[in-house]
Amino acid sequence: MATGRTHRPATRSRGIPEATVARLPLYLRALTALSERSVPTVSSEELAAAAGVNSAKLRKDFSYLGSYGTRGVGYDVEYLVYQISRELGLTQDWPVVIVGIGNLGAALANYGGFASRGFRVAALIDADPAMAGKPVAGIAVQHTDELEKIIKDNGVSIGVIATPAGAAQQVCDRLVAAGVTSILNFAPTVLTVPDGVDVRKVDLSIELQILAFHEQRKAGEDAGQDDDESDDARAVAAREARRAVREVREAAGKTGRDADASTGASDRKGPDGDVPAVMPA
Amino acid sequence: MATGRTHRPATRSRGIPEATVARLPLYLRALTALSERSVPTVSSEELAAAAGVNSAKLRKDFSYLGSYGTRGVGYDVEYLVYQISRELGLTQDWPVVIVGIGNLGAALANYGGFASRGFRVAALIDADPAMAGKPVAGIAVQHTDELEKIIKDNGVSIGVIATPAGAAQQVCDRLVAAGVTSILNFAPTVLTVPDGVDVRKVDLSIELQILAFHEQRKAGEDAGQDDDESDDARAVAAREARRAVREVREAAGKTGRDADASTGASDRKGPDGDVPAVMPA
DNA sequence: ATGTCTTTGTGAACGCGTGCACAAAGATGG
DNA sequence: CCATCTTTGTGCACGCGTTCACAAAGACAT
Ligand SMILES: NC(=O)c1ccc[n+]([C@@H]2O[C@H](COP(=O)([O-])OP(=O)(O)OC[C@H]3O[C@@H](n4cnc5c(N)ncnc54)[C@H](O)[C@@H]3O)[C@@H](O)[C@H]2O)c1
Ligand SMILES: NC(=O)c1ccc[n+]([C@@H]2O[C@H](COP(=O)([O-])OP(=O)(O)OC[C@H]3O[C@@H](n4cnc5c(N)ncnc54)[C@H](O)[C@@H]3O)[C@@H](O)[C@H]2O)c1
Repeated sequence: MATGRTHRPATRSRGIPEATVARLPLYLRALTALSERSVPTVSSEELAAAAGVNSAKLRKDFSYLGSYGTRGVGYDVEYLVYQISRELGLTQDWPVVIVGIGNLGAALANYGGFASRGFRVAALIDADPAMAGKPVAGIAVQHTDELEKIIKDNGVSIGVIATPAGAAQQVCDRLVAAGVTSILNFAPTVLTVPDGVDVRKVDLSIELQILAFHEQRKAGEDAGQDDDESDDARAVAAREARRAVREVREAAGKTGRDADASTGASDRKGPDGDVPAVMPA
Repeated sequence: MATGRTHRPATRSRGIPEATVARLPLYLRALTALSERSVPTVSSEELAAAAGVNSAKLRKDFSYLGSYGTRGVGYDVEYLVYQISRELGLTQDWPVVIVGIGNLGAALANYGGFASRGFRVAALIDADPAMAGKPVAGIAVQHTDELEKIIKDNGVSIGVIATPAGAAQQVCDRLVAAGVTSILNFAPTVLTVPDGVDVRKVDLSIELQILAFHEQRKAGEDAGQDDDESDDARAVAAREARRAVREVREAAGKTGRDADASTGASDRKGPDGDVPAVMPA
């Protein structure tokens, strides 16, 4: 559907930039806290501080929603809470299914932050027959066989995938085929979906690796790097090493490339997509 | 420390753009899968497809690391795995502590994806005395009192926060004071940290809200919006409504603003930072 | 009513990230 | 040794996002 040319324009919704949309929940959270304290109005400066962003950015973000502030005073907290909720679609209830009720899936099911924002856990689904019927967070787990029926009966449009990586694409395909158009993926795999379906991923492992990168950088600055050769010579040495590797391989008989590697995120099963990082001499 | 002027320049590491760093783990995952299948080389096109990115982007990303490819052939898988691992700092072991062993914390502790990438769970920490000593994922939970000692004894520089939102800032402060310089935060709060400390957050609720926004937009396109006034008139009506709200408040006696709202992410406790979205008529 | 003071809303400049398109590098075959 | 063909590495242009800075809006006091 849709004539989507490139990968996805994504941003051209109806004015509101994607970056702004991503911050609205942040503002909403801060505003909700103020609302609880019965604070009637906030300035962009105060709210920006509470949300951890720049005040000019916040004002510009709000300007996309309309003119909801009063110069010299600030923003009306209650009213802004309503407007943002409305813009995000939180004034309606979103039934959500969680697929894969293991460690993570169970934790998600037990998470209170779901319901409090207009998201309702409509069903918990798992492939393990032993899980079927078992209550998790007060809801009986249902078997994968019923996935399509559950989606349709409840009008579910948002699905959460918490299965092992090997099953994720397959689960995703079924969810989409059954009518789900938004997916939150916790499995460490790239999901392929048709146009019109949104996927967001949460990958703990990636976050940690990014932290590790910066951590290493910090450590490397304090002490001079005690690692390898220095900056520029490294590339040269690297190229040399690479050539050596190839020569060894050729000598071993494997001429040229062979395997095709297709496009695949692959459908190998295995427990997870995870393997220790290999490091040749 | 450091003369950090503005909030955080963040990006100016040593050439490698932040956006590239964020993708390296993605490439690494795809490469690891290829490595398992003993695929010797990949073209940028193939690898990009597997990682779900544009091939030009991938090539540019790799160009920041040096010239590791061979024209006409592609990239040596094993060698690239090593180089990326090295750049990300995964060739060394990173001891990690998880603070807050509840639903989520326990799931994280049980997650295999940690160890497989050079991250080692050094300790599990919880404030609940009843948890102390209990084994989770084969590791005995330790009490918060020992936090500082644990950090120092194990040389921990990365901490994961999975406590309720109300405790997060406090836990964060203790971690930082004890020497932690990278934090992965799962609690729905904005953490304030001194310069030189990196914070990354994972917020499930925010992800869902972003999905809901797009979901609503999709629904709104199919059917003409059956919601309120149309696009431009809305801002006007909004302003009107806002004024009405203020007049009511004034009539009620609360002249002008009162509460200060400080800068605070607040230190109220409460079970979570979560509250149902309020919506005035 | 008028002036002052606060705070919004936004024009404009800038920097980062993305993707196109192509020249150069190098492998492969004759 | 030369020609051809594949694929990298990157210059360049463009668009998005961020931030500054300020005029206008409006509250509040007198
Ligand atoms: N546990 C974590 O903290 C964590 C963190 C980040 C990412 N992840 C990822 O989340 C996913 C789940 O992690 P986990 O620790 O809960 O694993 P788990 O093994 O505890 O749970 C997986 C569950 O999925 C079910 N399942 C398997 N195939 C299925 C299918 N085709 N359809 C429906 N259900 C199926 C299994 O029966 C099991 O109950 C994994 O991909 C993991 O890499 C987990
Ligand atoms: N469960 C989820 O799927 C999920 C998803 C997204 C975000 N979160 C967030 O993650 C956090 C944890 O969620 P949860 O469901 O595991 O909650 P939980 O209540 O099950 O667990 C919280 C744990 O933290 C411990 N704790 C409380 N104060 C502490 C302190 N000062 N020091 C150390 N430990 C302390 C408690 O004893 C408890 O064991 C919350 O902030 C929640 O909003 C959870």
